[in-house]
This record gives sequence, C-alpha cells and structure tokens, in this order.
Amino acid sequence: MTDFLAQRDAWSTANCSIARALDVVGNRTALLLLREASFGTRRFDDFARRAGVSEPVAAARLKQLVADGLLERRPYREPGQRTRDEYLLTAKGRDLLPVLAALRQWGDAYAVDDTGPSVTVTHRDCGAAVQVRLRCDVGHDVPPDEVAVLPGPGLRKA
Amino acid sequence: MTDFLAQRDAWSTANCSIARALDVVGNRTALLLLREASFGTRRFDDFARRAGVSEPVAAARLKQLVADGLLERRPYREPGQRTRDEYLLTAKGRDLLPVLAALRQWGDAYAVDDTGPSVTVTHRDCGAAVQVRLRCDVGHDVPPDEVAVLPGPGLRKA
DNA sequence: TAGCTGACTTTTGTTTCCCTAAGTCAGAGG
DNA sequence: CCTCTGACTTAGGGAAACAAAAGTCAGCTA
Repeated sequence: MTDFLAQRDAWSTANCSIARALDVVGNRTALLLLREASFGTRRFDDFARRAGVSEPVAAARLKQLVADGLLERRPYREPGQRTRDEYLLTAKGRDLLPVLAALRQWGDAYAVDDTGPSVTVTHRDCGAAVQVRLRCDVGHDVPPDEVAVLPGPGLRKA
Repeated sequence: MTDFLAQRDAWSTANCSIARALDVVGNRTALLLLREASFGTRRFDDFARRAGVSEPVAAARLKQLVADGLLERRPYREPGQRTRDEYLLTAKGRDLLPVLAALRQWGDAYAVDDTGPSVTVTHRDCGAAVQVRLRCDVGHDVPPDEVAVLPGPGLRKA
C-alpha cells in the first residue's frame, strides 16, 4: 500500500460509488427535477414546466425517481379540488442535495452571466451564505489537495 | 418577497447555476474522467481504460474538458520516452471535486454492494474520513432542511 | 350527464451518447 | 529507413434522451 493511487491499474472501479450514483442521477433531467423538488414543487405539470422539460420526459423521469426511492408519490387534496398525487423528496433524495449544492457553487463561480447567480442560498436561522465544504471527522477543513484516497472494504482487483 | 419559493412561477431558471454546470458536466463520461484525473491519471489511454470508456469518446470528452478549462493539456516527457501530452486538472476543474465527493458520499450510503465502498477518502494530514458538509459563513453546520433560497442578483423574471 | 382540467400516454422524429473495428500519424529505437 | 507504440481519428451503427403534437382518462363542477 505504499502508494495506492500509483497502482491505479491494480484495482477496478466495478463497485465505484460515483459510477453507481451516476447510474441514478447521471442525466440532466433527473437533477433538474430534484432541483425543483428542493424548491418545493410537488405537482406534475409544475415539475415539467419549471424544469423546462417536455411532459413525456417529466413523466418518465419522475417515475424512475420514484422507483429509485428519491421521490415518494403521495395522494393529497387541495380544498375544492379532487384528490391528486404529489411528489415529495424522501430522505434518500434529500441526501442528494449536497450534489446540487456543489453544482450550484461551481456554477456560481464559473458559469453564470455578468449579473451573478439567480438565487442565493442561505442558512435559514442566521441568514449567512451556505457553502459546500469538505471536512474530516476530526473537524479540519480539507482543501481538495489534502484528500487521500485509500482502499476501501469493497475494493475489487482488476 | 414574503415567500420567494411560493412564487416559483414568477422567476425563470434561464440563469440557473445548476443548469449551467450541467451543460459542462451533465454527462456520465465527463465526471468519470474527472474522477480519474483526481486519482492522478494523466495519459490518454489510461483515461480511456480506467474510466471504462472507448477511445473515441475519451478523445472527444477530454477535448471538451480542455476547451471548458477543466483540464489543461501540457507536454511532458518520461525518461527514455518521447514527448507526450498530459492532462492536468486546472483550478476550475479542481473546484468540481466537491461534486464528485458529494456523489461518492451518496453512493457510499445508498448504492454500493454488501462489501462496502471500493475506496475511502481521508484527510491526508490526520487520517480521518472526509465528508461533504453544508456550512454557513457564520460557521454553523446547515442540515438540508435549514437552507433558505432567496433571490439573487442575476434573477430573471418569468 | 356533459364538460373541464390536471396528469399523464402515444406517436414520430431529432439529437446526443456511446460502442466496435479499423484506420492514421508522429517520433523515438533499432 | 523501418518498425513500433501511444495517441488519437474515421466510419458505421445502436440505444438513450429529448422535443412537439395529439391523444386518453378520471373525477369533480355545473
């Protein structure tokens, strides 16, 4: 284990968490729908219009997000309306929000136009801006170049 | 501004940082190549083989990542070899690592098989596990349900 | 009971992504 | 000068993702 990364070819990525996560949210629409879910959207046509995708795609992706356990489909009823289904984030779906936050942070820094970002994200309790950070369990802030990659229990040999 | 999110239909996502970020890394291959870059891969055929993509796709995506400024192409020379080009992460590319870290964290929790994750990520200086966290500028840890979304300077009306 | 509306589905066609297989090409090594 | 190797490119094709337009359908509302 002298230099794990130098032996990159000795281990495979068959069980890679990143690749597995991308199997679920590796397409644009899934993440845009989750963005809208995090904004509080719950109804079908709102998802489609606000995420900017066509209805067939919205229907297919929402169905898959429910199947993957990121959204839960639940009947609800507004006063004077008939019963409908709404889509709500599950815990599993909420745990993807750091991915959205990281994408937003990068987009804020590198990909918005001159006017700046269209939304800002703050801490509800104190109003301060929210950032995505890497932190170790001891409590240190970890800059990207201080991360070490080590073999995990599920490592497969090439 | 009573309830910004309740008026979701009043603002558009034309300038959305998430959507813009997805224009750059919204495909599976780009993120897998960045994963390999973060593992230290620098040569063309290593990228293709380790990311598990075909050579034509690796060539096209690497070219685009260079054009987008996430990777830098630089000549280098190994002893006894001829001059070649290597691909190195730029600062702009390194700033995407939190996205990969967030995906890995989610995959570790929800998408690996029984044996556990294939790699673990630790703080080089202290050895403790690294986590992705949301934190406000005041210093609070921010759970996903305590984030507030507010209008930003670049907001466009619908 | 007739119509309306929200939530989809169906159809058709385009674009993007990715593959395999087979080139090309430049520059050391022999 | 010839060959080998690493780094691509070209050609051909399949699958997935997406869009627009036009249904379908269930259950209030009138």
